[in-house]
Amino acid sequence: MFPGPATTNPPRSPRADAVRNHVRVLEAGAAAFAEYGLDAQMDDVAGRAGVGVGTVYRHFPTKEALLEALLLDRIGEAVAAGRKAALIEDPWEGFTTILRRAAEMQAADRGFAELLAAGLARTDAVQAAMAELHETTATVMRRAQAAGSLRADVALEDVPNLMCGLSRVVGSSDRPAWERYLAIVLDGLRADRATALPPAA
Amino acid sequence: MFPGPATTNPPRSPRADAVRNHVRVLEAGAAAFAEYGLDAQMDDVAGRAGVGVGTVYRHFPTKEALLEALLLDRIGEAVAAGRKAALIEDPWEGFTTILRRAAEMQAADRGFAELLAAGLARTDAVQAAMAELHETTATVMRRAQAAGSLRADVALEDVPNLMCGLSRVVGSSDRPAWERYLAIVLDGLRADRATALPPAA
DNA sequence: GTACAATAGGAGGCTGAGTTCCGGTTCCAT
DNA sequence: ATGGAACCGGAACTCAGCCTCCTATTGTAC
Repeated sequence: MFPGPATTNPPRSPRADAVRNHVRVLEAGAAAFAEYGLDAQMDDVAGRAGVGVGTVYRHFPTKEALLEALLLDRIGEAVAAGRKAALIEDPWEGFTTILRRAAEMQAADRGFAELLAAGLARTDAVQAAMAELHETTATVMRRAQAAGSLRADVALEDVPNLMCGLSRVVGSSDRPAWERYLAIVLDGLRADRATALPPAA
Repeated sequence: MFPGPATTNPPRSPRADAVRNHVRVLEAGAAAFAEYGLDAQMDDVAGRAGVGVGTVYRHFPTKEALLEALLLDRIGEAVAAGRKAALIEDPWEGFTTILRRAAEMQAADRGFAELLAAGLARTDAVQAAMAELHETTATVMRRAQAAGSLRADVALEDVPNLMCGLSRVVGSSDRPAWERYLAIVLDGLRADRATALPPAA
């Protein structure tokens, strides 16, 4: 994302303070958006970074651009977590691990939760990242369904949506609370004793 | 809320056009907030009512006041629905009816869903109304738990929260979608075959 | 029919948040 | 050490949305 020293072609490598500030802005943005959600203010980001607003805007031309950079980061984390969960032997446990991890991430980052809930994947880059995330989730789901532990009548796109809904609660409550909600939903998702669902959309 | 003709004391009854516009503003507000959520604009409300902004502000001194009036209405509806559900013979069916109705209301009114999700009961009046709603819900829940159909380890406050989470999905998707989510959650709430929940907060 | 007071309407003020701009400063190449 | 390009900072600008104010209008009592 930021060319290191001795990189390509004509432009020389960026100055040391620029690199330092880029990182600081990124960190400050993460903190601000995690705390206040999408309503976090650019002035606040600048303040946390110990930098003027002008500097923030030099590194990210727009609030949305900063948001995108942070979001891509988070989605990457989620994909990594998903891949790791796919390696867990027990299919059901792999599946629940993904859900729990997703809930944790949303609980820890209000901005992330709001972005997922709003379903706004404006940029192509975000859209691509989200597609990858869905792919990963789908793999784990199919495995759990094949093993007979996840009910077969849940559609692939149901789970991300369900998680998204949960995130609301997750954001506004303490951890023990959403642990319970997650448990309820998981019980609803188990294959045994499930009642018939209405047909997929 | 609006004194009819021949009401109390010194002030004479309001003019006919004032009454007419009051209703129009209320209806326009309901429509606007239902469509755009809390971000609906006062100018839009005025436009829909076929009235100037000034008129809107004469009837409701503030955006929040208009919101409150509408919200109280909706909560009243919800309470009525809850009382009706309490009369259904089968306890479990009564419980599911409440949840379904709540989901329907939120799907139909984005502003209502956002208010519930945000959990902002700023005014005393709203707070009181919400308390009444919770009371009603609690009654139906206790009955379903006593009958052994609703799992006993769900706390009273869990259900409103869970609904709130669902509403997110409800708003952004079509009806068949959230019907399925609701079914999943309900399966998770059934007493039979439930796994142990973490302790209440 | 007339007077009066309440009501309607919408241009403009006010505020807050995102963004721009430019003088001063700092780092890097020579 | 020094020239100059890149970078920094934050005051000022822009724009959108809530709200106010003042004039014209309209309903109601006598």
